[in-house]
Amino acid sequence: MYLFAELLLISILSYLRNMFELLRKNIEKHLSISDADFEQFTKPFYHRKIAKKQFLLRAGQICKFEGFVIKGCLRVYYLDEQGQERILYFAIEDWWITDIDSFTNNTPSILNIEALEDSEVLLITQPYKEALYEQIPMVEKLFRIMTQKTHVALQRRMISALGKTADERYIEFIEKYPQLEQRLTQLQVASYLGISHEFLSKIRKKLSKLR
Amino acid sequence: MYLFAELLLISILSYLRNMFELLRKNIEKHLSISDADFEQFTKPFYHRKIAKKQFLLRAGQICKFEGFVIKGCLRVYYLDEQGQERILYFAIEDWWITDIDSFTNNTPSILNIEALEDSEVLLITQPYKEALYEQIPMVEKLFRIMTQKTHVALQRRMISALGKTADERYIEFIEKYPQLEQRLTQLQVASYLGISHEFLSKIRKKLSKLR
DNA sequence: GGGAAAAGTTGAACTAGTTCAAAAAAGAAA
DNA sequence: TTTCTTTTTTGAACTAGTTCAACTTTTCCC
Repeated sequence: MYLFAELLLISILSYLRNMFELLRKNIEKHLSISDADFEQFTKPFYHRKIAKKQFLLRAGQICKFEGFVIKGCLRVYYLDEQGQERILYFAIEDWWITDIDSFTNNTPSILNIEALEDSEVLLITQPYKEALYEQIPMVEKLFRIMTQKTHVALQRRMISALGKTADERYIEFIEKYPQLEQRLTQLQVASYLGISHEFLSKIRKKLSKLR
Repeated sequence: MYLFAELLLISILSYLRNMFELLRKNIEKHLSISDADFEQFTKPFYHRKIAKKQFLLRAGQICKFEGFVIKGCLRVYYLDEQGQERILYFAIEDWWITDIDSFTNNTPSILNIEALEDSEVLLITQPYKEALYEQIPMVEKLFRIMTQKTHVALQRRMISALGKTADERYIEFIEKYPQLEQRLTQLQVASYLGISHEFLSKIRKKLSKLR
């Protein structure tokens, strides 16, 4: 009985360790962090599970968190004038997720964040993030660099949205995120590419003939 | 004769002061800065004039600078696969300009930056900017906030590029940047909106009939 | 395992936006 | 002012992508 409890405890601890290990690796892609700083950094994060089809954020709410995905897959979308769902982006393990507009300006979001699979995230709220900026100077640099990189990625996507045809965008997408495409339906991919799912189906047919 | 030299000096000084006043106001939109910090902040910036049709950056070059426009108007564009010019954005007085992708990753840029009018900019290079991060801690915060805001703006544009028709995007553009539209040709506006200039002309005709 | 719901396919008719070409208008240069 | 270049307008033919509707296939869930 003791043995059982002990094993349970060990497995919980190793689970927590892995969770934060992923976060640490993510941070160290940008710059290195000391053990002490990292421990302080993780303190204000809390863990949350979101079942498939549940929402982490709904349009109209103020986005109170910035999140790091440790398991699963989520989509960030909004409704356009005709009430159509438009997917801005997806987030899987090792990605950050938030509505930066709503989060930083404290205004109601127009975005929805929904889990496409059973997912887990580490969340931090705005006041705690502000506190981190104060406590650990390098956090300021960390988020500056991260924001810059996100911005570069979005700029690249903007370039491809402006200048490329649907076929080209689809090919680019599957080459860039092969793991992601496996986990998504064509409806979702179409909505991300900004085309109808019927047309995506026709593109896929055309491409499969070419190979 | 002395009087003349003195007047000249005064006018040069006041010119420099105004130049930096614009920069200071721009910074203080995001957070406040002490006189001492501001003086140190401005030191590494150098002033450059770019005549109309001259380039501040050409595709293939590494973007060595981050710039603040104090006069004129520039466009940032790239050539798509068909060799068509696609304008990513414009920058007028009080705007920042760089290819953040090339600048931060030290890689050749795919973008061109060209002056559409005789223009003046304040430029800072990457090593000097790095030094500023070291010397003045708040600079880190400043650029984090600025990058966040640019990112929010780009995200909004992405949403509108994905979900709106050309008419809607055009209306949005002239409502958002009425000053800017005055200074641009329809060719340039069309290239920014991602449509042909002929089609823009037809949209304008349709809209003018409605009013 | 079976039934319902959601996802994917296909074709036909349509629409938003493009391309090409030619003419008119506006700007810039000299 | 005249000339040359660039911008803008217009129409006609075209194409990329949409919408609708019917059907098939897959997934979900009880």
